[in-house]
Amino acid sequence: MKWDELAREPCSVARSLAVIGDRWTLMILRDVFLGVRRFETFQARLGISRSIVTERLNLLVAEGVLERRPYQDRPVRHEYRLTAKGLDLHPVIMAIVDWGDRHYAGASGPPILRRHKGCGCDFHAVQVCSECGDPVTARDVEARPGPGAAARAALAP
Amino acid sequence: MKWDELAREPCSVARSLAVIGDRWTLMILRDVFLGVRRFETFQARLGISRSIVTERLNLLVAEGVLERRPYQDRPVRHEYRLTAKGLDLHPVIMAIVDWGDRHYAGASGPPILRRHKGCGCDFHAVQVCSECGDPVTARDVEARPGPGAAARAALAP
DNA sequence: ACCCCTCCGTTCAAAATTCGAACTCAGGTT
DNA sequence: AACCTGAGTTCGAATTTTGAACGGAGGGGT
Repeated sequence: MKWDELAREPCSVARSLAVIGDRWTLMILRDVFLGVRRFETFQARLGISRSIVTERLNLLVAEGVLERRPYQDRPVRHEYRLTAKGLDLHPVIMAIVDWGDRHYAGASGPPILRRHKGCGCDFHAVQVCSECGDPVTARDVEARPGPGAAARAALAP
Repeated sequence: MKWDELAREPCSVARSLAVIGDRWTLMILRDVFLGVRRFETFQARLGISRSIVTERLNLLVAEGVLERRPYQDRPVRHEYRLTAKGLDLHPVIMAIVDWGDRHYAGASGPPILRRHKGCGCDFHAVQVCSECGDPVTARDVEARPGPGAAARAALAP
């Protein structure tokens, strides 16, 4: 399978990854959620080729995850901001943060603390069931084809 | 920045992505969480180069996300199963699923439904604060350097 | 014995992607 | 005039990924 065919798979993971599943795109999104908005800042923080920054930002804008808007004239400069669709990616980043904090933080603790403004506490993200509110683990979930599924061979043994 | 330098960044997102942030690794993990365990099945479902499957599975085993264990002798055959560390990635996959369901499902609905065994309902994942249990959105979070942070230049303006 | 099949890889040339560094362009500063 | 900044673009070289063939250890049928 080629990368761009992913978007046409009948699978929400595949379709999401076609947009955000790139090597550097998730790093750019990390920075966006930390408040970075400018081309130069992305490039400097990530230390990657400028052409890659250009390409990834363009894709995210084309997909409606980021919005490119001018913040000054003469000379015109643009900044990249999260759209509502982009803000919906927050749980993805937080889930990744949580896994990293749990398995790759050193003895001194996580490199970044996050405070929940609602209660004022430092927290980590917990995933719960939308219906009953109980925490969800991998063992608690049963998957089956849904209404948007195309006919497809059964899962091999 | 080169890809393998990511692992040495003082950032949980970077360190996680050094392991799972690859084009195909997350697709392999999707399949693992759906019950796929065998080399042939990964390769057939993803339709990618066998050498990539080999390399990605080896990395996931080396990182302790998957475990390679024999399931028969003569000839010896191995299967790949999630370790406890691997099971901890479930929220990451579920967060990606949720975003895809929300923004890329067609009119007919999501391609896969997931039932929570605890309450028996079809559900989607919701992220809540570990301390107060309220849902968390991007706007509710304030990040600041934590104990594991290295000295680093302040966030550019 | 002989031939074909399965599972799990390895090898290797060709194609695609990424890197690094230089270049552009529009305007601002000293 | 000379230099600086922000936001890219260009392009040859280095690295990855692909596709397709090959290998090997055993199983099954005839």
